[in-house]
Amino acid sequence: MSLTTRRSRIPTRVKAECFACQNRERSAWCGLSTLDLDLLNRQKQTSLYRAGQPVYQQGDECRGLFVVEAGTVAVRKTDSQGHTMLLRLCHVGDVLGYRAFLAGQRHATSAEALAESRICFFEQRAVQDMLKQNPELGLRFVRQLDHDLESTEQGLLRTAALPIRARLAHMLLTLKDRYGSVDEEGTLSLLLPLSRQDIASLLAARPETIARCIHELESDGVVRFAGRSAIIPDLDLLLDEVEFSDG
Amino acid sequence: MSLTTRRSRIPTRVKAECFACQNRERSAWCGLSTLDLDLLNRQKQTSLYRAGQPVYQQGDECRGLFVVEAGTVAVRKTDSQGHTMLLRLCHVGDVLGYRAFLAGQRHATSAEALAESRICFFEQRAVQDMLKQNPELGLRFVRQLDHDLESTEQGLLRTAALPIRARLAHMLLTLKDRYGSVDEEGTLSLLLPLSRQDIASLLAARPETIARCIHELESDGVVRFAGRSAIIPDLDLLLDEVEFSDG
DNA sequence: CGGGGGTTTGAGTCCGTTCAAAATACGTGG
DNA sequence: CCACGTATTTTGAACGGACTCAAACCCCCG
Repeated sequence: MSLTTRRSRIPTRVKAECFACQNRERSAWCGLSTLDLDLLNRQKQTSLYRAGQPVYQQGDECRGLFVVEAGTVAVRKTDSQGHTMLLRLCHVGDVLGYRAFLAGQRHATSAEALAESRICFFEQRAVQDMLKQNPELGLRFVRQLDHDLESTEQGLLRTAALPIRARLAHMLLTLKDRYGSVDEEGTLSLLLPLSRQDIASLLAARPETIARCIHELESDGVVRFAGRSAIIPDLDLLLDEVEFSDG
Repeated sequence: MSLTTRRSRIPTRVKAECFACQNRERSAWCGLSTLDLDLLNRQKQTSLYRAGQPVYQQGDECRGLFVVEAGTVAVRKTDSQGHTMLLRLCHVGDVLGYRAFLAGQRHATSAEALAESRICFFEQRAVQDMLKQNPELGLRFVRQLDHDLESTEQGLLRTAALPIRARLAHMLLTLKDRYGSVDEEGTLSLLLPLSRQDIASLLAARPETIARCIHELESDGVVRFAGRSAIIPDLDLLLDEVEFSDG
């Protein structure tokens, strides 16, 4: 592969207006004055990321904040021996990279677009100015930080307490709100944002084990998989998987 | 056991002066003005906790913040099915319960004194007043929050990537700074703040497995255990355990 | 049509668990 | 301070879930 690769690692810049942003209501930025929003609008950079493209890399200097405007982003962590795992997913409206920003440190994780995504970038300086004028904003970042800690702790407990099959079922349940839809017959179907490898990485398991668990769940009529889509005929069956796994 | 148990669950109140607090320098509160410190001093409550006594309980309303003045506190989490695990330890100088405080929610974990501990309590109201006058203080809480998230993420990755033996070795390494001492002959010895059960819970393993791993490490001459004390003749051997566990 | 990565399936192994019992440490009351 | 009862820790044997290694399959893309 030459230096002029066809599939570039560099996302393409696009034009976008904060005023027109659909996520304004539910994102961390909501509640900003029109003036602040204008300031934000002037210096922000919106880019299009294709599947697999990195947003930031573990160890990178933090240059500012990202907000997911469309798509899905995977947050990964690698240890000193090269083991990598998928820590969590970031969805539309989520703030990305606030950790390093708030702590004033380098990124302790990597972020990578899973599917095609549109992501806004805000310069460190601009966010700091905004924080001074808008202390509420800081509290909102803290809330996100808090939420991430809470869900990471829950993840740790799940990994310790539940077998992989139950963790897989749980993952489907957490994904159903964002990636699920109910068809005319009332059956729930998901379009997973993850490959099998990424599912394995997220659940702290091997891809082979995930394939086997998927097979088991299908045999037991709990979920029907086809590529990245999962069809759930009876939600209660899935809930039982998590509930009655052992103790 | 009657209602008037000898081993009370209620810690005993004691008198203590912030001005005389040895942790003032390194704790989150450092940098406060004498005036603020006086305010803090007037309404804070210092209590003595005996081993096993709860500081706060998962699901409790958050009434304020705790600071560990002496001793060690275990932060535990229980899931809906009753599985419990030890998430982390809090040591001298650490702030406790700031999660629920910052997020304005109920406690998502339980905290319990592991050994006899002296812990200060600060009313919600007082801390809020202090935060208003001292924005720097808030940043310090955020740093602690950030640090906790980072170490929880690392814990998750370790649990996924390393075998129990390596995790046990790693735990000893993390504990050596706070609970270790070097004798006249230069050998490092730790006095662990944890029971075997708690070690197991912290490492997401069974007590039996921990006992076996301890036996193995002793057979291989890496660590020598005696009750809660661990003697490490050669630190490099312990480091190798973490480094060369698999890939 | 021919790679090439991702996924699935199979067989065998191992690590960690479970269950049970013995040994030890510990707190408590005499 | 010792003796007792209880809880914790250790040891043993057997089981099982998840892993490893390997090959086949599939699907996407060139």
